[in-house]
Amino acid sequence: VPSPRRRPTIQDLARAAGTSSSTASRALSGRGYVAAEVRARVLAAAERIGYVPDGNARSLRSRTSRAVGVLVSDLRDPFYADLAAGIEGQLRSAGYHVILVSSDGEERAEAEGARTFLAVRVSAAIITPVSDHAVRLLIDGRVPLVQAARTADAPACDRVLVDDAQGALEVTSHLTGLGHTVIALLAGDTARASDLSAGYRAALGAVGVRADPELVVSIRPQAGAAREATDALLDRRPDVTALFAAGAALAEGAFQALSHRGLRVPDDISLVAFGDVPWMSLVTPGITTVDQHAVALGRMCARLVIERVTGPPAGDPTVRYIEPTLVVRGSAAEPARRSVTPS
Amino acid sequence: VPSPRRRPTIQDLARAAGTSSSTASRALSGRGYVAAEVRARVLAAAERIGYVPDGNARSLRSRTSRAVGVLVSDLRDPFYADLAAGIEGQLRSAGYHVILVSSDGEERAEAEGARTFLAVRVSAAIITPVSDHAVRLLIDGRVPLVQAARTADAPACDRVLVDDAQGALEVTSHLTGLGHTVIALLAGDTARASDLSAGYRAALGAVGVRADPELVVSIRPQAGAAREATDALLDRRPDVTALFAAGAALAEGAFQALSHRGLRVPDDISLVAFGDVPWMSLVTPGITTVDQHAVALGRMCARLVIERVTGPPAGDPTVRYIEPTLVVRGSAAEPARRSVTPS
DNA sequence: CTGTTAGCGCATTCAA
DNA sequence: TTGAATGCGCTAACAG
Repeated sequence: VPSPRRRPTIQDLARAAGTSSSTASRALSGRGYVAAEVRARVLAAAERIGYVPDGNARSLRSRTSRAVGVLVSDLRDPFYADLAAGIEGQLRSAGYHVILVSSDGEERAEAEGARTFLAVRVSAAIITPVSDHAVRLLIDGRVPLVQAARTADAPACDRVLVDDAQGALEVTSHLTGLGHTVIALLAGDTARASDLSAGYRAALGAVGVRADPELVVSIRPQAGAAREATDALLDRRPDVTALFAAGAALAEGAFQALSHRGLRVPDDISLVAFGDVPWMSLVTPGITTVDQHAVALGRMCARLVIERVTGPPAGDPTVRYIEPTLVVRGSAAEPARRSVTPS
Repeated sequence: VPSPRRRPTIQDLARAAGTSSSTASRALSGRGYVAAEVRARVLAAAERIGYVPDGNARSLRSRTSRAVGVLVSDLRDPFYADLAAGIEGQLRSAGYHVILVSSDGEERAEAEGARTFLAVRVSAAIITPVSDHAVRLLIDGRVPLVQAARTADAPACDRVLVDDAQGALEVTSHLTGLGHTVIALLAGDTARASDLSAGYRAALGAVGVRADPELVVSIRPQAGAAREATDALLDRRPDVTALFAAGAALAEGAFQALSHRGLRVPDDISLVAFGDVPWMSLVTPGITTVDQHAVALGRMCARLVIERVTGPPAGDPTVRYIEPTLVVRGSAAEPARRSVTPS
C-alpha cells in the first residue's frame, strides 16, 4: 500500500482503533489506565497504519526528550570514537538517542554544539570540552551534564575520569622496575597533563629519583610534534634510556622518530605509551602501554547521565573513576649500556 | 544573574523587545518584513535574556527540521569513524545536526535506529545498511536517503560509493606489475565483495592469468577470521607469492598470521590491502594499500543529502563515486623464488 | 476505565 | 510593516 501523503497522527490512529486520542496515547505510552483489550487494539492499529509518534510534539508537550547531546573533540581519534561508541550503545539500549557533535577541538564549534543541544532540548549532555565556554552555556541552560575524561577547570559538574595519575604511575613504575632512571616524559598540553606527570613523578620518587625538568616536554598532542620533540630531546640528552609518550598520537610520533634514527626498541631505548590503539599490538615489538578502557568509560558516562535524568533532583556533583590497565608487550626492557659514560 | 526557572519563550522575548511574538519570530528567522531597527532590538533582547528558540516547537509547526539521521555499522572501525566525521563536519557547517546510531552490524539496532529517525522527523538520513529493512522503513517514511559505500541490493536510492572495482584493479595491477601471478584474495562477506573481486580478476585478466577460485576466500570481515584463513590458505597453497587483503581488519589478521609464521614481508611474501589506517604506515615495511578517502566520502554524502533536502523535488536516484588512491609503501616487492618448484 | 478540554512554543495565515 | 488569531501533534488534567 502506498502510504498516504500525510503521516498518520494519533487522531488517525484513534479513529482506526475506534477510541479517543487520549486513550490511544495512554495505550502507547503505558501510562494511565487502559483496558488490556483496548490497548491491544490500539497497538494493532498502530502497526497496521504505520503510525510513528511525533517526537517533536511529544517533547513539546511533555517537556522531556529522549535525546542526549554528545560532544567529542575529534571522532577520528580512536579514543573519542570508542568513547562515543560506548556512550551511544548504552544510551540506545536505554531508549535514548544521541545528537553528536565532533568539535575538532575548535571552541567555536563547541559553543555552537552546546547551543544546538539547548535548541533541541536534549535531556542531558556528555562532553569532552576543550574550553569551558560550552560547559557554561549548558549549565546556565540547566542541562544535566557529565564531563568525560577531562577536567575543564571551571564549573563543577558530574565527571567520569580516567585515573591518569594511577595509569602513569603504573607504566612508569614498570620502567623503573626494569632499572630505568633517566626517563623522558612526552606530554600533550591538555587538561590531563598534570595528572599524568604527577603519576610519572610519583613513580620516580618511589625509587628515589627526582624528576629532571629537562626530561619533561609538553607539546601539542599530535604525532608530528612528537616526532620533532623526540628528535630534539634525544639530541640534547643522549643519556635517556626510556621514553614515556603520554598519548597514542604522541607514541606514534615518538615511535617514528626512533625508527628514523635507527634506534632499536627496546634494545637501544625503551618506549611506553598511554592509551591503547590497534597499531601498538601490530608493530614489533608491541608497545607496552596503558589501556584506558574508552568504551567502558563511555558506557559509564551514559549510565551516570541516565541516573541524573531519571533519578532524584540534584545532589552534589559526582566524580567516578575508570581504572586503567597496564598492558605489557615488548617495547620496554632493561636499559642497555649504550654510551661510553665512565661511571 | 541566575536564569529564571522557566526557559524564556518567544513571548518573553517579544515583551523584552517591546513587540509582538510574530514580529519577533520574523526578526529571528529573517523571513517576512521587519523594520531594521526593530530587528536589531529583537536580536539584542534575545542575546540579553538568553533566548534559544525551541527546536521542537519549531519543527512541529514548520514541518521541517535541522536534524539528519546518520546510521553507521560500527563507530569503532576507523572507516566508519572517518565517514561519520566527514558527514558531521559538513552537515554542521550547513546548519544541520546529526542524530547518530552505530548499529554494531545488528539488524535489530538498525531498524530501531530507522524508527528513531522517523520519530524525530529527521529531514534526511545517511546510512551504511547491512540489511535493507532499515532502508525500506525510511523510504516508506518518505525520508530522503543516501546510502554510503554500500549497495544494499534492495530499493533504489541515492548512493555515494567507493569505486571498489577500480581500487582493487589498481592494487592488484601493482602486484602483477611486480611479476606476481599467484595472488590470493581475502575478501569480507559484505556487499562490497563482488566489486572488489571483479577488480582483482580484471587485473589478473589483463596479464593473461585466470583467477584461481581456490585462491579466493570469503570470510567475516574481522581480524581473527583473517588470521585463520591466511594460515589455512598458506598451508594449502604454499605457492602463493602475494596476498590481497581487501579490508583493513582483514589486512590486520593477515599481517599477524604472516609474522606468526615467520614469513618476512615482502621478501617471502607480498601483502597489499584495501583501506588505509594508521598502523599501516607504522609497521615496517609500511603496507601498500588503497586509500578510500572516507572523510571525503562522508562530506560528499552530506552534500548530496543537503541538495536533496533543499533542491528540487525528486528526480532519479543519483550515484556518485569516490575514486580511491593507491598508496605504495613497502609491503609488495618482486616475488621471490621460495620453493623448490621445478619452474 | 474513557473521552473532553486545554495548551506546550512556535510560524504562519490574514487584517489592519 | 505589524499584530491577532490559528493550529502543528501530542499528553496532562479533569470530569464522566
